[in-house]
Amino acid sequence: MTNAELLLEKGIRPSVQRLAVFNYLKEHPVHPTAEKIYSELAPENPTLSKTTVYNTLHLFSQKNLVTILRIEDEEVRYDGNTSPHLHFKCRKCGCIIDIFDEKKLRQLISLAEEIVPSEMELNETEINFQGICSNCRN
Amino acid sequence: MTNAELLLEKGIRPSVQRLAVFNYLKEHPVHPTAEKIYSELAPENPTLSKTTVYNTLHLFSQKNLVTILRIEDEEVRYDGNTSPHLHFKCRKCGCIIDIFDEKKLRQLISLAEEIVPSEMELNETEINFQGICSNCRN
DNA sequence: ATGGGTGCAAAGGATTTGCAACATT
DNA sequence: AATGTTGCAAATCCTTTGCACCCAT
Repeated sequence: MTNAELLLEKGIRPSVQRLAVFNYLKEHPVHPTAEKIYSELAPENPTLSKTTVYNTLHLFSQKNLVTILRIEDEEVRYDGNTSPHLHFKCRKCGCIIDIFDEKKLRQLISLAEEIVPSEMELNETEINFQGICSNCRN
Repeated sequence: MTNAELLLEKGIRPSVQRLAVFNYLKEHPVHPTAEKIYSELAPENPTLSKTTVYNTLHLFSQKNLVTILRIEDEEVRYDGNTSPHLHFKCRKCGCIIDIFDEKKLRQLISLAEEIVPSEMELNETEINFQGICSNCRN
């Protein structure tokens, strides 16, 4: 399935701008900021504005095509990978690393859910790590 | 130990303004925003500025007297309770509820630590929940 | 022609900064 | 006196808004 078809399936008209943002997110799974997405795409897409980047990211986030990451102090980041995974932020170099480990992830989430009193309705669980990445430890 | 002594112990001079902010955080464990802290304290402390509130919160956060909560989309909140606990945000009323459960929390953290590859140094694990609180479910 | 989509420029809001005055040692 | 602390006002940065134009149906 092409990206355009994917957008259509979610009820989003695949305009040039939206596709550009979507492709960028898929091809650059580094959790970019809105600013980063704009500045990278702008040269090749002179017909792109920052407003549209924001509009598009909001739209994608509503349709669960993008996850909003608030792991940073300063900036909001967008993650185009919506499969379940966790994030580790390096305090030294600032990079954000994805952690995939389905089995443990499931355990972790189910344990997390036990901790929430049953009178509450739990919809979302967010887990973030911080520390020093392997690169920076050397 | 008085709050003033507590600050001194952390190497922070307990000025009137800093004590006011610190007391407020301790007496209002509702994870207020900087704005909230300022507007609540300003009437009684005419000698308090928003700048000082920000300065103070940054200082406290450096000294681990305060935790910064980024569970909200819009605003940053400050938590004066530094004992380990989790946060649950109600999507209806917007309240943020603390969850204390030492035993499960320890399990959760140790599992979380397993999931992070050992090449990385893990310093902090942050877990946030979102859903509907018991009040709002009725 | 109509409704959604876009982009500019301006507005908004939260936080930070520069700097002079003040307090404390 | 020297250093740390404060507060005003201005600056900054990120994001949103208003509105006119454009494109696709």
